[in-house]
Amino acid sequence: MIDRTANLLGVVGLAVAERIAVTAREALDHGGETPAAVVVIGYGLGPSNDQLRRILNLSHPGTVRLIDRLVADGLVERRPGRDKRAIALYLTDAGHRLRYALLRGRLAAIRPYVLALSAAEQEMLGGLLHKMLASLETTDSERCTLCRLCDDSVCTDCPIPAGFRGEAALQPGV
Amino acid sequence: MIDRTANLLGVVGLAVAERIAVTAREALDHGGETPAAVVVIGYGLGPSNDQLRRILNLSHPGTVRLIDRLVADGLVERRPGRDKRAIALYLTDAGHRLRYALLRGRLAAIRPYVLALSAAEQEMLGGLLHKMLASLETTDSERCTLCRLCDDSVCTDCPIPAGFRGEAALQPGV
DNA sequence: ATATTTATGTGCGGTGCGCACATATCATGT
DNA sequence: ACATGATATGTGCGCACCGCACATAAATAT
Repeated sequence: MIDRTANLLGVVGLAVAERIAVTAREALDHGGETPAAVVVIGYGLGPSNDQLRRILNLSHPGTVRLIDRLVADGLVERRPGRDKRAIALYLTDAGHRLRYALLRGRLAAIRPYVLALSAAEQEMLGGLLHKMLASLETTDSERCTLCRLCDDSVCTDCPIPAGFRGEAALQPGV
Repeated sequence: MIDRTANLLGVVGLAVAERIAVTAREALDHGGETPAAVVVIGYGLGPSNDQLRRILNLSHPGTVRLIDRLVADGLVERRPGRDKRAIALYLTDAGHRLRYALLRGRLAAIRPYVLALSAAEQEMLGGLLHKMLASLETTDSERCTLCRLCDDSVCTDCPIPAGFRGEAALQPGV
């Protein structure tokens, strides 16, 4: 019986993840972890290549090339970091607009599943999802990775607070 | 409030899909739709390249190369199909063993999330997932795609019966 | 001052996939 | 029967995303 539920969760998980990826492709002509990079950089804290690498769970050369793509598209800027060796990544204005579209598209992709339920059922589902996430033993690094596509403007009472988004992320505009 | 729940569903969906993919990699040294191909072919109905292509949602050359990989690994056999132009795909014994490992690994990857809930909550979650899947307007083809990694030995009362284990899905023109 | 660690960037290759094209077979209309 | 189009598989080619090994620069420790 547990496995019947697990199987259903696998189907929904696969469906949701695919819809998110497909929707992201419509706004940004890159796949893989590229959309997640836009979301994470968009918090405005100027992450370094290495910090971004850990959140996206990529190799560091992979992250360098990913940033190259975003810079070539005029979405991201490499600025001097706190060290002379480190860089600090920031979105351009176009990057911020794209990030907005990505987050909106993601929610729009998921929303139909939630809307299949009544208001009371939605409440139940939210509670169950919250409990599942909160119950998992995760490091802070793993939480950052899980939340790398989250829309923090709708994430109240986050079950897995990761702390990779500071107060600066809450400020509108650039 | 809806979007808070949608956001949480996005996190869990991403996490589940990633865990499934990672676990599949441990059993089969190929990614993408390759594990799904093993599961689908393993139903033993001898799907053609084209039928498999529709279920996996790939281009047909992509499917040809995918099958090439599986044949090279000794997991799949190309046998003559009902036409002289069509082929029929079957798992070898090694393929069936691998398929079993894939399905077991998938459930093991998802189970921790379900086990975070009490028995009553698990029941509720199963009901909600069932309703979400059943409420979606999907074509039979889309159902086949959604269920391409399912373990049908634990899937009772399937919310999106696709019939791709039977002859229905193998009819052309679906 | 030298060695080690940290951080970024490059050369190179591999995997998974799609597009355009080629080939073989079946189905159909005249 | 025969030309035409549809169906089904396979090939040549290239691209996107990524990892490994290596190179370089800067901060830190000994």
